[in-house]
Amino acid sequence: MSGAALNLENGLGFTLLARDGAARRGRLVTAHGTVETPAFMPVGTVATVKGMLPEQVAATGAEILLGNTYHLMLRPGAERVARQGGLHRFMNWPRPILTDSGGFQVMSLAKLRKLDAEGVTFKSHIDGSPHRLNPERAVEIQELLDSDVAMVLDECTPFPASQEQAAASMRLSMRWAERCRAAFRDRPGYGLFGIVQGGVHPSLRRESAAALAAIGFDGYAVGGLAVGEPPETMLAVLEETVPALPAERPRYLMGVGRPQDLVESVRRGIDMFDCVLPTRSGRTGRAYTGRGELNLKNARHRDDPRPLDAACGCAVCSGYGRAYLHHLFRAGEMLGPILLTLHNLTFYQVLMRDLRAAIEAGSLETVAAGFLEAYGRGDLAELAGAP
RNA sequence: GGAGGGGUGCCCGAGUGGUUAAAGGGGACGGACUGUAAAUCCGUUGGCUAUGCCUACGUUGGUUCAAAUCCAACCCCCUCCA
Repeated sequence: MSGAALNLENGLGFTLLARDGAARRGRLVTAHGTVETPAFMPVGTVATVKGMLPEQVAATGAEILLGNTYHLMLRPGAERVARQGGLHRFMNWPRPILTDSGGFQVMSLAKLRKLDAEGVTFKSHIDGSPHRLNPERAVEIQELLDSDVAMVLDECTPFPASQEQAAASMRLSMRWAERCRAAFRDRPGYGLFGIVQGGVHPSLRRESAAALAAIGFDGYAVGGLAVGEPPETMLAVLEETVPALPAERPRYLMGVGRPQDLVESVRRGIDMFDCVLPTRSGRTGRAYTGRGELNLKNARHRDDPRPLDAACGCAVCSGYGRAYLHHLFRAGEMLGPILLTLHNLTFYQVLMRDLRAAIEAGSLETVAAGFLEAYGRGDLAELAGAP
């Protein structure tokens, strides 16, 4: 699985294989393997995709996972993971891993941290102990984890934020990005991504993109979106931001999203995604299907023998009916979350596979429109339908 | 047969004169979830011709301006003693 031999240059390999409108079909080469893009990365924050064996995650088609600097720094600790041979060996996932820097926790754990120009001090959500994260330490931790794709430490700007707040926040992130780039050790198959911030303000987004491009990264992420702004706003910001990113490098939209968000963002030139939705929603009873979403906790499923999605070939859809899944959730059995997570992750990967194929075939607009139509229609009569 | 304890909304259970359509759980029903403090969190949960009225705390009757709360009788349930 060592891809280093394939990739003697420092950094990450990225090849554009096809284009369809603004959308791109690409291939990312890392020290631990290759990722076909556009790609969806399941989230494995604390060195596990909750409820899944790594083999199961791989079987869904996932080629790369996301881990988290802040969470792994607290527990079990980056040095401890390093002593175990790195995150891949530690969690038995021999394929590529991207690690978030803790920038999202700067926002999500705002009440538990203090921000200054130099870095951020977290008060552990586990035991209250203080933990310092700055650009250099964030990079060091990600290297200890042996992350294939490290992310710069940033401040995920919350929504809403005034133009002044968003500007100050973005410029702080840009200074940190420069320090991360300086601290990062170039190695074959390993790379560092910058993160564009700037809230919902196009001029700030463009300023941020230009600042990052001037520094030079292995890939460029769009952060600070899907944090509460309306979906149309997110897409509008994407349309302003993506064209400002270097075309020859991968583009990663962080934390997104729902199936329809993935389709719309691929249309606008995004190559990589991560999101907790397929796993978290799976744990809380929501299933994604080609004809919309199902809440398996709803009583309407209790006598319905049909699979979640007749068109889905996953192990869940081929062996289990909605009535049984409903029962598992009703009874609080752990198999319910496990099965729905497996289905949802499969659904996401199949969607990405279909989008990749559509780009290659030059039919993305047709495929996207068809998906969005069927998904948005929700077709509840068909989906509900207990006889 | 005797002595204690108890019967509250779908269930468990608090409440011992008024601010009680009745705490809190559970269950049920629904919702939220987008770089995971999430197998979490949030609503609703007697009826109606609804800023008010009706029905309701085992049953019936009584005391009182006012009763789930006090009194009497009765009906059930539990424990102990014969």
